[in-house]
Amino acid sequence: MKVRTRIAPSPTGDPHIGTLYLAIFNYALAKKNNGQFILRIEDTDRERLIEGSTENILYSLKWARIEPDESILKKGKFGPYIQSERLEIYKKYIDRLIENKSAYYCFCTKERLEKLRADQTKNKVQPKYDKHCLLLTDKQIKEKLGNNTPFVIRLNVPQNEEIVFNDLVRGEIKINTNTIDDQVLLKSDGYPTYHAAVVIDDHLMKITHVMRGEEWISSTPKHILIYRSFGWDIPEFIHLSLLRNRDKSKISKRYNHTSLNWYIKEGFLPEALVNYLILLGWSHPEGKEIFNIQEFINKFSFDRINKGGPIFDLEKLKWMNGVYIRSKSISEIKKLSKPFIKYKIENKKLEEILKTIQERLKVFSEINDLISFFFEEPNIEKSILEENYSSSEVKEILSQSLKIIKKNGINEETEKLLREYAEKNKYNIGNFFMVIRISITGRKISPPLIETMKILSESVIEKRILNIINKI
RNA sequence: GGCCUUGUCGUCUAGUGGACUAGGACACCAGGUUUUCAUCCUGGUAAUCGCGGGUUCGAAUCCCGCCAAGGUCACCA
Repeated sequence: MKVRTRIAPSPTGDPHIGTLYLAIFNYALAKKNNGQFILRIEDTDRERLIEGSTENILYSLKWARIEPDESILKKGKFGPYIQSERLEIYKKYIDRLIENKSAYYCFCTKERLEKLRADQTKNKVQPKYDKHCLLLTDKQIKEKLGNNTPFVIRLNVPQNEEIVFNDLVRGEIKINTNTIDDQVLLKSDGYPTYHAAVVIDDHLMKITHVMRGEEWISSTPKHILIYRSFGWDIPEFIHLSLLRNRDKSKISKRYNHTSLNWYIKEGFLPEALVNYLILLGWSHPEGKEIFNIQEFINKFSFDRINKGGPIFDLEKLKWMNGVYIRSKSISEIKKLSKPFIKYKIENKKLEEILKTIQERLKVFSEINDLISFFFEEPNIEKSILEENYSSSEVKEILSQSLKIIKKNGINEETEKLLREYAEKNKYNIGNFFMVIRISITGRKISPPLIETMKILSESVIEKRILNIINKI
């Protein structure tokens, strides 16, 4: 049997980092087995729907190069790939459940349900539907249906039965049906709930491995019950641990950037984000940390999936992004950085500049800050210029240096001459060059001086140095 | 609270009964290279393996109990 996996995100907002995390693992499992990875949009919650989020999900998966084999864009044999277009299908199948008595109509009002819940909570018993409508006769049901009384359809969960399933990473999990509510399968608006839709779709789309977040463990028995009621084969289940905030709660906006848009805008490389996410959920058999998706696919196995919920560490991601940036060629860096650079720069010069900052760059959004002094006159604080020398000394250093530069141009020989001048006059080398650095770049931290000066050109340097001399 | 899952340095983890005085990575600290920063190299701090029992000649690894954290208990997914 061909392995088929899927992710099933809801279009309820920005594309979520957890969606990518799950996508990567599902993708790898499918690819490992020459199977297919499917993207299904679960838009059955009409109230939380947010316009444009489906497109966003599609885009961010494309950005990350985790592309589905079947989706609303790339139609396969098992469409439609969006649940709102499958309503007829759900209705047909849920009716079957009514026929074989695995499910039943429920006409209870919101008020009754609320009261029931309140009483149960007060008596410290688990809030659960009391199967009130299960007692309705066929005649009563027909009558209410005829009156257009709003209804839902509920799963008739058997009492006191152990549901056992084997999670491929966690092993055997056993849950008693007494802890499970008679789940609504079809809502009064005619849309199925997640629980009904997921089972019907996964079956119809021939999903063999359901790999999803840990939060679904406790509802897995419901799903198994539904599979059973239909007489369908039950897929394999794998529950991945949830990404966490630093307080160990489920990852959220409060502590972390959860929107993939942010990572894209911030200038993270998709391969770095993907690599990092893999590392949070899995460990490489040889202990490697830097590797690509293909290597993950090759080495993937369930027994190396981590069971604990990892805290998302932006610092380590940034480090990893830096590693990836450093590993790229200048022409790649040029292509990648262009969308982030606000200055207009000719190609050749851009390459020169990038060479000086590549190993200093962690995320592309920092790039303007790193290169601004190449294009803008630096604003110089007199105090940092005079940290080690008096203004007359600074003046002397600058005018002498300018002389040397003008006489020799900017090259390695000039560097040697400047150094010799400093030594002769008993200046500390570091402090001496710092005066020049600040005058030219406006900051104490910069790329190597001579490289920087070469790019800036002699005339600009002269102008900046003279400016300082006249100012102090 | 019930049920379920998980529990090794601050963080991510390796570890599947003896090679563990517990290894690696990020972060942090120190030193080296360097005119600054960064990179790179070397070294260091940091986990009595959640706690308590047991099994065993021997346990991070097996068993039992406890504790803690997280998830879940919707006409949300």
